[in-house]
Amino acid sequence: MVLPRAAKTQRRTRIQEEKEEQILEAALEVFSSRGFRGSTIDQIAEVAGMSKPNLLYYFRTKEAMHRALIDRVLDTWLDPLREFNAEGNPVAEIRSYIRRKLEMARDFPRESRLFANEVLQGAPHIEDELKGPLKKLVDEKAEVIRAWAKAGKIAKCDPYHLIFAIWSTTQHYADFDVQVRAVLGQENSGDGRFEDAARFLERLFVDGLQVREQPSSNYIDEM
Amino acid sequence: MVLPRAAKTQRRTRIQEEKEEQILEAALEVFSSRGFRGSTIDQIAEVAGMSKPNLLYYFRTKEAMHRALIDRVLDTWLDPLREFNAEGNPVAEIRSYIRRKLEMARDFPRESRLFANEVLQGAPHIEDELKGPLKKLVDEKAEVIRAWAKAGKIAKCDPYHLIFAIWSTTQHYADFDVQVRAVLGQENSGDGRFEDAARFLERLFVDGLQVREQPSSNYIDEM
DNA sequence: TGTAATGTTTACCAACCGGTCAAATTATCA
DNA sequence: TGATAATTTGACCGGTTGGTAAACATTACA
Repeated sequence: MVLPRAAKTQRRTRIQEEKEEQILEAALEVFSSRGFRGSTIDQIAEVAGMSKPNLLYYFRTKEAMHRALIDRVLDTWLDPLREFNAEGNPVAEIRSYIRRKLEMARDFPRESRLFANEVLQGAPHIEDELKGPLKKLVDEKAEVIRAWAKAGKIAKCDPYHLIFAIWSTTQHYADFDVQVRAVLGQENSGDGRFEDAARFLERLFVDGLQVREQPSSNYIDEM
Repeated sequence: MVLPRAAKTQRRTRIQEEKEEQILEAALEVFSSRGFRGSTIDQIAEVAGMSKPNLLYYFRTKEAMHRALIDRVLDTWLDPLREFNAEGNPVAEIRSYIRRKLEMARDFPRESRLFANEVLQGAPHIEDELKGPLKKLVDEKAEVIRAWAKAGKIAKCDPYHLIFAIWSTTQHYADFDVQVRAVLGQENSGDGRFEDAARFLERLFVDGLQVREQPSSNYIDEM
């Protein structure tokens, strides 16, 4: 029998499980740091510690590897947003969303960079996911935020751009890590930078979304 | 004579000027959308409308092209931050910095993506620029912001993370354009999104940096 | 105008890339 | 144990890649 996966035998072997895991781990390492086009199967094979044909025994093409990786990672990547709870206290919800996103940037920077690479290059492989599941989830949560604003629990603001702002500020610490470290200098590049970032961002968003009795500046915006 | 540039004749020809311009424009197009490793000289040659060896007549290697491009673009890219004026009104300065950065994201998205691609992949070609000129400039401006905070003109906050937040939120609209469009849907993907973003971000940062007589929430932070 | 310098292209090369093949090795289980 | 299926690898293939060589074309300028 030469068919690799899901052929005659529907069950997956223990070896299959382990090797596919190993390969996807290596693929994450390589794809996240070089992008799809910039990565080679040989590189992934080397990181995974096996030969190229062996990789291709488990995933028939480079694209298949990439797709499996995206599918596996996308779900967990969206978890923080899913936890966003309409019933909770708005300010507390936003604050803990920021914290969760920042923790993901700290603990799973490769996953963040994987998507960043992909989106940056025009999202050729994940367009459907963006326009489908992602948009749907964001639409839902945006509606929650809009309701909070309408009820006067937070300032009136465009919920989509609020979400974008939280995404960008938090993921920045994963995606632009090299730059952040370079600017902060060696002495401030320890793990403490995530604590500093959390403090700053929570403060920024909480105060920035405070309800104002009257516009705090000469700049007025209403939805 | 076979030497392309800066050899015997110190002056640059008119043709050299034009062709190098043409090539760098094409290189920007290609590098910004596929990253360094993912781009090929042939692609750049095609966009530039000339043959591959002709490109290599003006830039001896792919790396040389990339370097010339980076050098050319980096300066203008940092202009908005340079304009940041210590003498001006703090809130107005921050607001207009946001606006300038957002205008750059709108008008020069390829430049933004060029750097994003580079930094995302570990900044293998611009590490020196990050640790040198960039860090120096940011250190300067951070000092200005710190002085403003000390004088009570804006809220006390970590100036570095403030700058990171402004960078990330504004550049997001260039770097993650595909995602932004996908989430906003076709109807909201017109140029109006930059106006919406500007309104949201100015509001967020201005209110978020307002001086508080007393902490507006149960969360306290002092530098 | 003539000629030397500059600019352009065709043909090519070695290294690399994604992927195949067949043979060899290892695991499974009756 | 032995036979069958699953796994692994070295050798290889056609296409692409960064880059070169040399001939050809064009420009600048005395």
